[in-house]
Amino acid sequence: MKWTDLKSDSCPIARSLSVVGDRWTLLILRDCFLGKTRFDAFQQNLGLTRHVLAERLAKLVEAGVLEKEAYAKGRYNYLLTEQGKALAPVLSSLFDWGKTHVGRVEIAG
Amino acid sequence: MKWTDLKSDSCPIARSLSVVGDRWTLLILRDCFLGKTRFDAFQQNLGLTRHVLAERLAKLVEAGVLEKEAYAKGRYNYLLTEQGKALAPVLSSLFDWGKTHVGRVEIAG
DNA sequence: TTTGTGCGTTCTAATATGGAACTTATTGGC
DNA sequence: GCCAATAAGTTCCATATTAGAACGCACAAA
Repeated sequence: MKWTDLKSDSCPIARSLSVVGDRWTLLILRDCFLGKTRFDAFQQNLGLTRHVLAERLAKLVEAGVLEKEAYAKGRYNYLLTEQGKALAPVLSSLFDWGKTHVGRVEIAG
Repeated sequence: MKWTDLKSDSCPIARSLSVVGDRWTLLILRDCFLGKTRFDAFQQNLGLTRHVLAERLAKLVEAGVLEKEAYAKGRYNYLLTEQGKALAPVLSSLFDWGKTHVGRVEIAG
């Protein structure tokens, strides 16, 4: 099976991951829950490449998790839809697990 | 920021994703919760490549999410540790979201 | 001795990501 | 109007990750 075939899987977990299981996607959504809405805000906060960010945002909009709202010509706020807000328990449980079970590894320096 | 630097991030969500945020990892863990324990069982059920499966299992064992139990020489059961079992709410919330919000896309044929 | 199972490793080709520069349009100062 | 800064991408190339298939080794049964 290819990763891209997950969206047709009978398991709801697999289908969820076909939407939010790519690298960076859940961290972008975390930032959305924290109130960030703009392309450059995501890019500066996460440090992922603009190329990947643009691709992820487009995919999330297409999936109905985020919506684009133009605040000026060619400038947008990315906002959580109801479907996006429903992901709160996923991020919450990841937060709890990380806090309890994954210690912070310091980088040398 | 690189993806591999997430493990040193101050955010628990980022640290969780440094362990379970790679492609296939959460699906392997789903299979663990469903009672699968062997290399070939994961490989046949998920259809990911053996190369990637071996790498993911090793990483999960190193992170303390799974443990290897030899049932014969060179043959192992991969079992959830307490830390691994604590991921149940993550999979549960992904299940709920997928069931409610992500319809199954049929592949042509 | 041959066949089959379990658990990987190795190889090559296709995809995805990292890093940086470039594009287009808007905004603000002078 | 002119110049610099900001916002939201796009494009290009080097590196890293995945997909697909074959190969290897140990053991067990026939």
